[in-house]
Amino acid sequence: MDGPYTDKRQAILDAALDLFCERGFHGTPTSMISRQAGVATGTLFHYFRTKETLIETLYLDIKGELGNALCAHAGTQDPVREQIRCIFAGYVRWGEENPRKFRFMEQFYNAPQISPHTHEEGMSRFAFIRDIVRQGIDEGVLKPCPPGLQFALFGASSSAVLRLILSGSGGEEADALIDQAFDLIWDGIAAPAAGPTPSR
Amino acid sequence: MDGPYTDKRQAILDAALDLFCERGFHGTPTSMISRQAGVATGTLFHYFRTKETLIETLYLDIKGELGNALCAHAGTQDPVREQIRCIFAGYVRWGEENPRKFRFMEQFYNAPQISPHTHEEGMSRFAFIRDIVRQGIDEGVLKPCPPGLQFALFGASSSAVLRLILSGSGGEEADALIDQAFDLIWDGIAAPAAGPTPSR
DNA sequence: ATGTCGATTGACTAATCAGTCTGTTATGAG
DNA sequence: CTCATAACAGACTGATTAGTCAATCGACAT
Repeated sequence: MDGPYTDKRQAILDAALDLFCERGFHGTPTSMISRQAGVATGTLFHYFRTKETLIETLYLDIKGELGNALCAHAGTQDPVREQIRCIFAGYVRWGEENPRKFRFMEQFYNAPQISPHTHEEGMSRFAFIRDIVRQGIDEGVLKPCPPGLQFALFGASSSAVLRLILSGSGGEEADALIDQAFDLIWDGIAAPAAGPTPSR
Repeated sequence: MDGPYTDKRQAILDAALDLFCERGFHGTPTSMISRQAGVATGTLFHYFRTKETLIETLYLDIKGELGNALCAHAGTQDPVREQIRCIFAGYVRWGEENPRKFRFMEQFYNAPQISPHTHEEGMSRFAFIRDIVRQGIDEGVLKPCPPGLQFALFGASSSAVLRLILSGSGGEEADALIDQAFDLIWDGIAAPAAGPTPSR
């Protein structure tokens, strides 16, 4: 009974994700999306009132999925360092498994097609990270800086590492890179005062 | 003899920068660009063979301008820490003075409209930063990690701070934030083992 | 059978856009 | 002044696009 897709709505979202990544929002006609999804033009507009609604839905879906993935891994009772490490590793792993979704997010993070309201709603899925940062500051394991600053730096650094892994070295060295990167994020790029690290 | 613009080419680039920031590449018709620039459609295509040429030129112009601004401030004989601090501060200052150019760069950094070749050419303006990182690793003041990783984290963190400053607090606290942020980038987000930093 | 109602279709349209074309003006050399 | 060349203008066009709409399908109830 099941065709390749019971759910045409999902087929449309999948096709849109692919095409938006490769061609951008305005570079992808709705006709192309519906053709790749294997449905008629009308069906697309049956599920999404406008093209903008489609992109907005896709954006929030993906942010939500990522938010859930990160939430799941952050054990609430672990020490802060371990929680943050889990979130970082979870983010990188999610990106490796969903490179298209990551590229979509990167591409539309700063795009004018995403309204500020949608943007804010997408960001709310990561509010729990801010709480962990706050907790870390209270406990004295994180520097007493504005949590927004720590959050922004942590997020940007994580994305940068993921971008690096996805673009470049596709080998087993990725795991080593993740460890190195987390140490950089956690300890900072300055070597310990004792001189060049003798470890390893 | 001089009109408001002796150079219509520059007027077109300025208008395109404005409009692309607010509406995106495909959301901005060439007719709109030429109208805002105060020239005719034909004039736009006289200076830029295609719309893509226009955006590519704009992208490389801006990256070049930023590259020069950063190069100028990095005294070649200062210690590495001071050089990196200058580059960071210079980047933030440039972004505060050219918010539209910064938003344009952010928006098109991950856009499929920028060909990989153009992207690479734009990035070449920042190769000198990689060299400084390498020097720092050799001297033992930076952790012995792949320079590409350090460079990526430094760049992403700097952009994140700039984004934070441009979006939010528009007061005098920006200077304090820059200092805090540089310490975070340099030292890392972990507090020193001796407990919460007592400095300041 | 009959009726209902959402899902689905794809031809169609009004609007828009990148780029062209033809001509006009400005500049400047000889 | 004359001629050549480049800058500039803006109406025009062929192609494309978002979104519509009237018709059909299929499942399920009465």
